[in-house]
Amino acid sequence: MPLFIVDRRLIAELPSDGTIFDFQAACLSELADRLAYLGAPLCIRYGEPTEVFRALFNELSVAALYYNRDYEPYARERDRAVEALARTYGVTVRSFKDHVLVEPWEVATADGKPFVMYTPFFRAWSAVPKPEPFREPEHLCGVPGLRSDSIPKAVHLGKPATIARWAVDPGMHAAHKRWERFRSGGLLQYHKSRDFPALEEGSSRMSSYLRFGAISIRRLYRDAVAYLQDPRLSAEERTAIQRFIAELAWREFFQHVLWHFPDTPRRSFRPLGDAFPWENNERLFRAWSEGQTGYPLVDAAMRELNETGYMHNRVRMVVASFLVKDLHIDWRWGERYFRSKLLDGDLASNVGNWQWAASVGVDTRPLRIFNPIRQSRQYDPDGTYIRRWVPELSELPATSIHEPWRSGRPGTEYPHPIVNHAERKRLFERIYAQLRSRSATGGLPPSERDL
DNA sequence: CCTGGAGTTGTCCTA
DNA sequence: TTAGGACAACTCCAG
Repeated sequence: MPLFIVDRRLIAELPSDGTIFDFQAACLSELADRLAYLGAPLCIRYGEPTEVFRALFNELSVAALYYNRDYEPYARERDRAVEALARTYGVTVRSFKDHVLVEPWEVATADGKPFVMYTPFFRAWSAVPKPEPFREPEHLCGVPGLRSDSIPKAVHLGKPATIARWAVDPGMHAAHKRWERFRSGGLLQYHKSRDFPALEEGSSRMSSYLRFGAISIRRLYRDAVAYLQDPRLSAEERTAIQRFIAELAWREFFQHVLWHFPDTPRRSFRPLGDAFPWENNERLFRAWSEGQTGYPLVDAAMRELNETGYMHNRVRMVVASFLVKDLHIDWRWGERYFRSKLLDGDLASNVGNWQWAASVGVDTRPLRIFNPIRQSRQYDPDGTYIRRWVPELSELPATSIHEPWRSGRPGTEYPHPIVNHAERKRLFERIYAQLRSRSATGGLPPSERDL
């Protein structure tokens, strides 16, 4: 009996509009059709998970409960509670690896500690044997006549549906179709094209499907590795595929970090990060979230997010750096906003990448501050991406679209830059340097430390 | 325990 | 315009 629980606590926790829920509902609807066809109709129940299970254990004669492991803090607590309840009913519980290729406890440093650097993690991860994809079962024996609630669309959950188009079509069929197109196309140029947000086939766009389980990580990994064996590939094409696999490993790395450091959604991995005097200016935050900062690449990216539930990886880094290092707003504000909008808003990847962008996470390189104009020239040289999402600037030539205020002829509706990048960068560096010298003396200035 | 090589994604200046 | 080098600068982690 396949069961989907609509967990009201999870829904309440995410300050999201209806976009994510309607995307999920569309995926569920396809899954329900498929399961019904195979002989085991999907059962949907609304409620608190342990209460739903208590009702089912009372209602049915349950022998065993099977589920796939989830590494997020809330999920771990929830699943432990459900397992405990199952035991009191004498129900056998079996859990499985599904969300990742390598689980957080399958790799460790020589000292048995969790990795907090990507490259050593990647070396260890690469050496672990990976599971193969499963085939769809030919037939299932379901439970007849079971009551099921309706598929949770946004309107049923009291969430307004918003955007007109999703960045990708929902469901398993669409996922596999898109994957097949990427695998036989863009994958071989991935290392070169992945950084250009204007290219829709430059990256796989599998992230939303992975998040909702519409395609498995085993499938992506197996197909990529199998392709690597093809003797006709050039050295460059092999590099492209290896780069793609390395990105799958990044996803697993952040699952690893979240599992070992479950506090990171709330607290910076480096204590320095939580000592920074964030300005948290609500007006600036609103300008950022609405794509009205006056920096064309930042605004194009935020509007892509707001209108499609997706944002290209390169510009995620640009807007994150801008929020933290130009606007001096706490990375958690940005993390939460992203998760409320992104169809692929996986907690582990989102928190991991936001902490990286804010220089408070597991990457120990020196402070990096992205220059939004330089990034714009480099990764959207002809302005295609900007014109697609910022129609006010669509008439500007490539020479002036990256800095419209300098041409003296910005779009009539387009705002002037809300902050001066050079100034804000200098200020951020100064505060950061002060914090560092203070933490080197034990968190207090010398005179107070002596007390 | 100590040592030393190394670390996703940059920026800015100069030639 | 572009390539190269200086600067960033602290912790991780394998040997």
